[in-house]
Amino acid sequence: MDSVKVLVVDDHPMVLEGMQAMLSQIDSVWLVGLASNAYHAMELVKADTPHVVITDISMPEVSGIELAAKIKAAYPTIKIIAMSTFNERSLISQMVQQGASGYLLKSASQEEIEEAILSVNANKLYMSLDLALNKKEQDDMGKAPMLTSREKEVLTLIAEGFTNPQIANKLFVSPYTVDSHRKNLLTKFNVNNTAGLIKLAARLGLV
Amino acid sequence: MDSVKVLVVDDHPMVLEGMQAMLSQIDSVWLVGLASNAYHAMELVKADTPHVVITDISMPEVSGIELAAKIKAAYPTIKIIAMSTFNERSLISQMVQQGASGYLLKSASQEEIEEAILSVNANKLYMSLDLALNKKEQDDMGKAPMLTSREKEVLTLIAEGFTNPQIANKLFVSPYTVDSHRKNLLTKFNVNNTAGLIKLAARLGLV
DNA sequence: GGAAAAATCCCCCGAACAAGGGATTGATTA
DNA sequence: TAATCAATCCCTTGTTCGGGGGATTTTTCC
Repeated sequence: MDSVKVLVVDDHPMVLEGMQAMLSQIDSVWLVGLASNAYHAMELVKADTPHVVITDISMPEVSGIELAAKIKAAYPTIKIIAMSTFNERSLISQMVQQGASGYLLKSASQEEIEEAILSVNANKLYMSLDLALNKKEQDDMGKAPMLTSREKEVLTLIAEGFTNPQIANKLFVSPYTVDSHRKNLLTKFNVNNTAGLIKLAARLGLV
Repeated sequence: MDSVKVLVVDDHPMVLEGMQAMLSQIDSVWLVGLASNAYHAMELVKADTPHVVITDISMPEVSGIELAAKIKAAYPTIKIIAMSTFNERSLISQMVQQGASGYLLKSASQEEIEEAILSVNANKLYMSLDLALNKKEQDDMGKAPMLTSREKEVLTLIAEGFTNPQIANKLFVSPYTVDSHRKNLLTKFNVNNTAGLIKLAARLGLV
């Protein structure tokens, strides 16, 4: 069987280096590229047509979740493995929703990584163990809505403690606009005031 | 000048591989060992007498903080660099207290890592940049205001998304009372609305 | 080019909040 | 015992927020 073409996406240089070192020791894997952000990743996907993309979930600007959605939309056959550290498990279900076939902890051993790659390439799901626990986090899952970039912007400013008029000033838009975004955020998070909004956003690592 | 003998401790194989790959590209650094836990680290410290130990802060069983204390107790001349991901900065001051001379984010580039190693080896302190900038967060730390039990109670209810009247109902007190507590919370946290309040509380782990 | 999504802007209304000022009671403790 | 602090309650004023309608214009993507 041919080797599996793999692309790795992570904003931490150390993780990229580590993955490179580990993947180079696996015969059945052919590392075709490393990307430090989603934009670069999309370019490499186009250029290298990998079979499997391993991507960090939380990255600045464009998250792994959004990246997964984009890749799946353009290349449905590419398999995606989400990677994250411990405390971000709440985002997994979203990744799965966006078409991810696997989930890896960054603490994974070489063997686990290999197994994950081969599994998803064979159209199977692969999920890191140690996921069973932590009920509260499980509950949060699926609750993380897809936010537009403007909504994220507004959300972080709200979290900073700015009022609608202040935010409007900063963004050079009408207070009405900010209010619209704010209302959309409340709707998307299914909460009915700022407190609930910020608490959920904080727990999901968005602020 | 002789090369600096470095030992790296981290429970994530990926990080160890990454550090190995990155350090091997730095001439002035001689990587004498990799340890995946504190016990193994102590053995290697004894065997290899490194000049600098780079250790993850959060590890199972024995944390980097405890490891730093042990190393400093037995070998006071060894320099220690703490390493962590973003959201664990609250632990830095503890590391420094235990004798750490440097702090690195896991997102550090090869250049930053090199600078950190050479700095601490020259008896200087090295702190990752993103930290200096983000002085605001530093301030947050350790300065979690003292809340009374009633205030904590009110705070969690606010975070749940309840309004003052609703909270008053739950606690069988007047809405005026709840409002007083709320105002005291705003004052103590030095913020001027609910959003800022919840964000800080969340960051401090209070909600 | 055309559909869909995102971003923008507008209005009304009532409820909730923020900021300022107070006052009283009871428990702790110096 | 005097002082302090926590917890309670009260009032006013102005601003902001939340919920409910809309509408228009850019982007984005097929």
